[in-house]
Amino acid sequence: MKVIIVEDDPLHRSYLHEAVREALPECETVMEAENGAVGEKLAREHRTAHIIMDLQMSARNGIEAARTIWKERPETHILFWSNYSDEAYVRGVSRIVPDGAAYGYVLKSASDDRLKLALRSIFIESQCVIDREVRGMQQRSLNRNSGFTDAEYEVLVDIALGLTDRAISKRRNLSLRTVQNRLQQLYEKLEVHMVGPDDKPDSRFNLRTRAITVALLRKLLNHSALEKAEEELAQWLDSH
Amino acid sequence: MKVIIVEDDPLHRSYLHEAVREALPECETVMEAENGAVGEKLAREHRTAHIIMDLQMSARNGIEAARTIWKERPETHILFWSNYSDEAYVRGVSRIVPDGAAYGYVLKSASDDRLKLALRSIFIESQCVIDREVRGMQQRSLNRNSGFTDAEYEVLVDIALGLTDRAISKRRNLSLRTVQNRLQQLYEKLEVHMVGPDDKPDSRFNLRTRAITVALLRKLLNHSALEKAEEELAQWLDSH
DNA sequence: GCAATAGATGCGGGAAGCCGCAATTTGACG
DNA sequence: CGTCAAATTGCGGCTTCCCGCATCTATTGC
Repeated sequence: MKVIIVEDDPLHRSYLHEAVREALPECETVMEAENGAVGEKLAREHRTAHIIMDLQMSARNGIEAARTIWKERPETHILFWSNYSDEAYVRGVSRIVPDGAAYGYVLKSASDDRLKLALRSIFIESQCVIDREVRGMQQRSLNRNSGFTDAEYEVLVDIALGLTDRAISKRRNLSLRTVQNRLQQLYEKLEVHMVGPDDKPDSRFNLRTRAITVALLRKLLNHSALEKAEEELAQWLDSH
Repeated sequence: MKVIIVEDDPLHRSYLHEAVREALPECETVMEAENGAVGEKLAREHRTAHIIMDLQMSARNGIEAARTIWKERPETHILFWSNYSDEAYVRGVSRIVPDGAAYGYVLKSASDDRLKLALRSIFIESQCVIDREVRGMQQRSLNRNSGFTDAEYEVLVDIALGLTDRAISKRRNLSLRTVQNRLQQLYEKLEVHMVGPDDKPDSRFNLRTRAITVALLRKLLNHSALEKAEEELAQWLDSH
């Protein structure tokens, strides 16, 4: 068995290396990559089916890398190992995992044992192992009350990119009013209204920007999600 | 000499511990704290003048902790040790460092030697050691062209919190028009105009939200800066 | 003291956002 | 096929935002 570790922090990298050695004695080769781009390359060259992947790396982030790796070989086992359980990450990961793939999401704050157990479960038993905390959020975000439709999430990203209603309607092929409807739903779910007992809207907040603020604070959006969206936007702007 | 390490990642904590042991043999006690709150408490109890501080911790972030520590004992030597050189962090740190204090800002990506050298320079020689990369940004942000006035930064934070122009004018005791003037300057510096050769404004972007987007992408703002600002805002809203 | 420059304020108008109301389309289910 | 709910669209209004233009104030330098 060969394992690839994709992680930019050298300290964490060597810690993972050690953990793999101990948890998987049957593993004869461990390779390391310090960013997503190198990780992809290694995976392609060595046809490795076992990868540990950090999210949030400088050159190319983990979600991007995992997506292209899974596109080429959907049966690859990937363990995501991250500091954060931001909804933006969790949503990003669930969006790209192929049907039936064995994968995992473990937080860096987890114990040694938990990590090793996850390694064996995913790589040997082909199980899925999702950290309790992460799982909790997944559930919440599927729940219709507090969770967001794809449509709502999409429009959230679009306003977070700074697009006007009109631009969004062009981009998504919707009427202006529909975009605004979705925005209203979004505002409702994010509770950006803060009306008092009287029913007049709170004039202190600009709904559009306030929605972005609370999305960021609640980690529905984060820096790498924005970066990715910005890139896609730039592409769309080019092709007009 | 006593040294306190404030860092939430156990791996990094023990790495720092080792580095201190090697670089500062004259140090008889090394204490560890996993967040800013505990760090403050330790510093107060032990009257320690030598602290290594991570920014971005969950319970209480490094900038907050450093501020209260320096408020109590301005002669404390603090080495900030961070993954990022976000302008938001750099600006936050420079805002709180007392006159003449010995401090440092070293990135986690720096080499072993660089870290140890910094430790000796700051703790023994009372020098300031700022990472090259961080220093570069400091310069840029002082430069009048691309840099931001405090006034501009303030209004940036305010719109990023989702406030309306009117609310900002109330909060900062300015006329509505003045707030809008500052916004215009901000938009100019962030280059959110993107007018073509013709002079008509780009109708694809909502300037206000676009400004937030590029500020986030350029790391003028980040999550912890937002959190702090949000807290201050809540306080102000209470006191009306 | 005076000119010069930057910053603050007021006014007004065009554009964009927010949203209630109502009509239409779509899709799922029996 | 009929029905019902959800999503989409259009219209009209009111508010907020964006900004040019003009005035006023404050600080700096000579």
